[in-house]
Amino acid sequence: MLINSLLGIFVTDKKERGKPSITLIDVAKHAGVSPMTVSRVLNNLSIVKSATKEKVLASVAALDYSPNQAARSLASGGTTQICLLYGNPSSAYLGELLVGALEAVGKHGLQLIVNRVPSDISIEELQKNLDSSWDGLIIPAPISDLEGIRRLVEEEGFPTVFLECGEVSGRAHDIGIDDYQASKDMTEYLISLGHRRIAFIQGPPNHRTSTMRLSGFHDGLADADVEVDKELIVEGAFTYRSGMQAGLNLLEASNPPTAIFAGNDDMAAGVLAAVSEKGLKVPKDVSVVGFDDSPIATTVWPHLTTIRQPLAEMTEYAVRLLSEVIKEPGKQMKKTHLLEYSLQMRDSACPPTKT
Amino acid sequence: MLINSLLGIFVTDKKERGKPSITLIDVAKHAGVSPMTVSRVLNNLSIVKSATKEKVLASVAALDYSPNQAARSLASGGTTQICLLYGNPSSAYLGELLVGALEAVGKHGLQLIVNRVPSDISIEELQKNLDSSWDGLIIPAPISDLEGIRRLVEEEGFPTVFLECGEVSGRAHDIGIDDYQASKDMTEYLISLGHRRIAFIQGPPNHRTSTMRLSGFHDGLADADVEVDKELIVEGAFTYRSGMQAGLNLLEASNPPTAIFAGNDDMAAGVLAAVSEKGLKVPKDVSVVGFDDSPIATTVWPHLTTIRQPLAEMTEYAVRLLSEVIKEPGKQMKKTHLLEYSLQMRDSACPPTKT
DNA sequence: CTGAAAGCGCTTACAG
DNA sequence: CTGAAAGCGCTTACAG
Repeated sequence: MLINSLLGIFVTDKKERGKPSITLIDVAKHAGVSPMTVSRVLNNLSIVKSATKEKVLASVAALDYSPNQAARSLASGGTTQICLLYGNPSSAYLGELLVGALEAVGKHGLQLIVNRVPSDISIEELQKNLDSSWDGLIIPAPISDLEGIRRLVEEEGFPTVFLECGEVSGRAHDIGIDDYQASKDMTEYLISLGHRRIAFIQGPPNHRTSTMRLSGFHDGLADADVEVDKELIVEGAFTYRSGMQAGLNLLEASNPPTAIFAGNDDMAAGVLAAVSEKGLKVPKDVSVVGFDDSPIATTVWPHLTTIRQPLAEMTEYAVRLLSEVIKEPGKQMKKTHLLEYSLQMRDSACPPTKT
Repeated sequence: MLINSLLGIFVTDKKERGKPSITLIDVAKHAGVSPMTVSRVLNNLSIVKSATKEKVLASVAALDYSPNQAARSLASGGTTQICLLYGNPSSAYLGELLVGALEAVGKHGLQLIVNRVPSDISIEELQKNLDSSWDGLIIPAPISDLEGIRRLVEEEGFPTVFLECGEVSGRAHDIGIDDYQASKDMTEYLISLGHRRIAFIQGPPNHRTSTMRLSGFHDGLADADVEVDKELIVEGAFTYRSGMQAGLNLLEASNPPTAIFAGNDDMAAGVLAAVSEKGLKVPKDVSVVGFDDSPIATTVWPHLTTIRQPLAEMTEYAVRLLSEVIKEPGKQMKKTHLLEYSLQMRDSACPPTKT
């Protein structure tokens, strides 16, 4: 099943509703140039002499001008469309992803199409759903982890931004956080709390984020000279249920961990359930931390200590990038873009009580 | 803290990208009238003779014409703005709410502003945040339950649609589902499974949905001649933690229930935690059902049997309604609009095993 | 590198 | 009830 929605966007500054808003012509007069020149500056066409450009930019700032997207789109005879290919069945992220994308899409006068596909869609199936009228693609995890997806967009020739997957390829861009470092930070945090027996629940190994997070955990331990016990590294599926099962196994071990680091929040929430099933308390008996800061992190009790990713910023950035790439296909740009994450300390982790 | 984002929208049919798209003028020619007349028909101005109107509509259909929103907005000198006042800190709904609103807003050539406010904001504070340039308001729960909110929008003169609160007032509209009937359906479902000792965890009594759902539960029991045990009706706060606490209390009673109906999914998820803490299993030892079909319902294990609300449809409907009200302020319209809900049967409920 | 002209597809305001 | 004219604020394509 395929859910498709076409979301078009444009934003006009309505602060001065009623009052005649300032136009490109006003700016041109103010700067002493023709409207055409202003237009060129605004569209970043590099042919403008830099002195002229500065003059125009100054006038834009002085008059607090913002272009009318409706006029822009009318005149240019169409709008560029960007498709967000979304496929995570636990649709917790969608809201944040959308907010960022919409904001940017509005600012740049583009249209956004939101296309939901099954997370396990085949490449052939996906290919059928690609519309040649799209001017760009934004592909978040887990679709971005699909085998062959990179080749597909490359072959079809779509300017593309992948989200959260940290791998550069072809002409596509990647935006994400440093999963490795974030995971390492979390591990160091747990160690700083006094934990030494720390378990890690990995996500599916075919997800880049999974393996990055595991490496970060591993190196965080190693760097602090804490022994890496292979028994304490188990595999989950990024789902609540798999986290619960993994937590149960971990807790039943002869020498259970004092802290459990789950590769995502859904699994961490599952671990919470496992802990309580064992008649134990979080964080008193065992600390539990996650990754993502998804809505579930602040729904469950206790609230999860986790890593927050700036999802809205990512899509916002993705749209901006795409907009530039579409305008000037030849332009040289950075391929990988790392955004800042943050460690959210909440109530699911504390120093170990039993030694 | 206030998060404000301006989302503007417009949609153009891009199927025929490249090919010159059909315009209002094409339609006018086809129908043998002036462009102006077509414009009037499209904008539903009632002054057009109905014979002419039909002719035009036929041409619109024949040519598969859809108006260019950019041109429309340019010509009319602005766009009407609708603000979605969102305040639920457990922002699980936002995604779905947005999708519906955006789709409709695009179709009607409006702008959407998404404004997040604290759920416990005071009316004075809220009033400060109302922008007179907005042409309409959409207010979902829990903001719609705020004391005095109805009076405020009435005084300020905003065309307003309230979501999920089932109360008609002033000139505002209400869109929602029949919480009472849905809750009654769920209760009857539990009874049909064989349950007789059914507990209910109510939400905060100042929320209309809370009390409606409680009434539905009550009457569902009464209609089936099942005794209503007051001990089994407890109050929660619509949060996971309150559901967990209520579940614990219920389970520790001398004569515990065989099924627990929580007033929303967050609380139902909390009950799941309580059940496992008691060393019991869902649904074998006790059935647990929720309400809302929020993302958490299909995250936790077992997945929750719950009531699904068509959130996207609600906002879509709300935008359509607002658009009409704004265009023709005097128009008579239904005040309350009930949409269809559905009972999602999943894995958290089954017939009782112990008698 | 910069500008003057024409036009994007609609709606407003004014006539009839 | 219907139409002819002008214009919304930009950009395209063509000159210089």
